[in-house]
Amino acid sequence: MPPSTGLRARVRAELTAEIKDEARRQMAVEGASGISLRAITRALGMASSGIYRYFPSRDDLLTALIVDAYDSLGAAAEEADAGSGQDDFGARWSAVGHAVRDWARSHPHEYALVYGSPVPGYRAPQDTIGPASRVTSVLAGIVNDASRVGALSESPPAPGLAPLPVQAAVEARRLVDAAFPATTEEVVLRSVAAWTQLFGMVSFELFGHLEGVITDPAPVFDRTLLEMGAFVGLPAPRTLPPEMRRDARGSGRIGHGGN
Amino acid sequence: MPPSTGLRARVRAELTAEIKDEARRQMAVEGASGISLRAITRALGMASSGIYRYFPSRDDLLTALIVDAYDSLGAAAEEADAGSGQDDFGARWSAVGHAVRDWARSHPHEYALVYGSPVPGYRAPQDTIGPASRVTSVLAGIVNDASRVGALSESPPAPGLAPLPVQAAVEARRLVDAAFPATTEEVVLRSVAAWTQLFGMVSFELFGHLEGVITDPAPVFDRTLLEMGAFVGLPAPRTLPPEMRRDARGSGRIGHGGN
DNA sequence: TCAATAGATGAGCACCGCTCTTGATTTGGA
DNA sequence: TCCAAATCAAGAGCGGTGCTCATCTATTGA
Repeated sequence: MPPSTGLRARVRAELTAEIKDEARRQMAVEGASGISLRAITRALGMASSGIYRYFPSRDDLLTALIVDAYDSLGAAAEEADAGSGQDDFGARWSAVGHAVRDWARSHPHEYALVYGSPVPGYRAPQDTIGPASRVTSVLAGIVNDASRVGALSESPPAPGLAPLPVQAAVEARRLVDAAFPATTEEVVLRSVAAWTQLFGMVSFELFGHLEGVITDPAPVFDRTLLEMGAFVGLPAPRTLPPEMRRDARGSGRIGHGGN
Repeated sequence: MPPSTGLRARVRAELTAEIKDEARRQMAVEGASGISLRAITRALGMASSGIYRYFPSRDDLLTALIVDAYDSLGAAAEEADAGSGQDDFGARWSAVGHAVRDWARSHPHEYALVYGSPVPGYRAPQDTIGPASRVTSVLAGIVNDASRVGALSESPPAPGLAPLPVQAAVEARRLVDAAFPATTEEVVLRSVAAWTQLFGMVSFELFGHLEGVITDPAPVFDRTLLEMGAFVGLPAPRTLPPEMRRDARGSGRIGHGGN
């Protein structure tokens, strides 16, 4: 006497997982557009029509993969954040930024699935917005925590810029209320800038737009993370990441380096 | 006696253009993945196999559309830049940024085709790198021009950050030599940050990642453009754009605005 | 004028997502 | 324990796709 939905439900969950795994395997080979339901059923030794009992359409499969990808990235970000000193806000920012980039580089097609162009006609089902917000929440949490304990350098007013115009202030206010209760409108707008910068740079790297522009994105990414953290008002990490520390004194400086 | 390649070449060029136009029409309806070679031939009243005499494969058609899109965006950026006061560098930066966003919003699928995930298996043919660099060159030109005439505020060293580590300096040096002869490594790295921020924010807006976060992206985008311009060291535009000017005195300020 | 070339055509191949019907299996309540 | 209801597997089939190929026609340039 198995539980109300017993053996059958379990094998169903297993097959569902196997289908997604096989889909991910295909995606790793030739991208999301290369996922073929028939090929999946072939690989799993089932009839081609059988898969529709688990995913009503190709788009539903993709949506499931998107949710999983968001969750995977969100988990990576949360882990990186938790692995840094709770009150070393610069380190937390850098760690999460690197976690995003690392995850993207090790799951390029899943990153593209989520942060690339919306694949089929249009996709943004309700199921995706929850998991999608995990990374964002981590990032926002860092800034908000820093602000709460007064570690956020009161953002130097942008030189020569007028105070916030109304519309921008309204938007910023909404965000302050929603996720940054301890901060100001100016800070929240800069956080949005840093957020979009982070993903913009990762996307450019993965999608090939840095080709011919930046040969080795790693050090540039690292430095930019720190600069954007400072831009938001976060303190520099207490112990700078290895690359920044070891070479800071310039033992191996090249060419007309430092002017 | 038509020129060595006469009438035949002309009608060929016309048909090629018609094919691309029809493809763009289909793309406008349901995205790049909705482009069907057979549907194109149907719309043009030709045999389905005929199209392969003009584009050897679907990917080649897409590549042609990518090149056109890059050119279209590049032209828009150049025009916006030329339409601003040659020596009002803040205004030029803002104008080009807005041109990029406006172009993206009025050509969403073409933007996705170019800045979204590489569509088929992988794409980055040689033909695309030339046109792709037009926007980038415009942006780089503004910063470099400003620096050349001394209008670039010597970038305040990021608070608490060590000097540039070697690897980053090497990358930056390459860029200085290639496109920013009048600037420093620090400036060039910040320019890369601003560049990726610009496209990151546009992509987030178009791809739906601002949904539920920012209701009206326009004022946020506008403000962020100015802040990122300042981040690079560009002066504020001499005459701020209308939204920033009219409300600058805060007649309609909301909530506990200005900390 | 005429061979070479380029273009247009339609049949056909292998694949796709998806639907429907049919038959077997499992389930949970009477 | 039995049995109706629900679930699942399987196969045939529909209309669509990108692409190839042999065939025929029109244009080209010497």
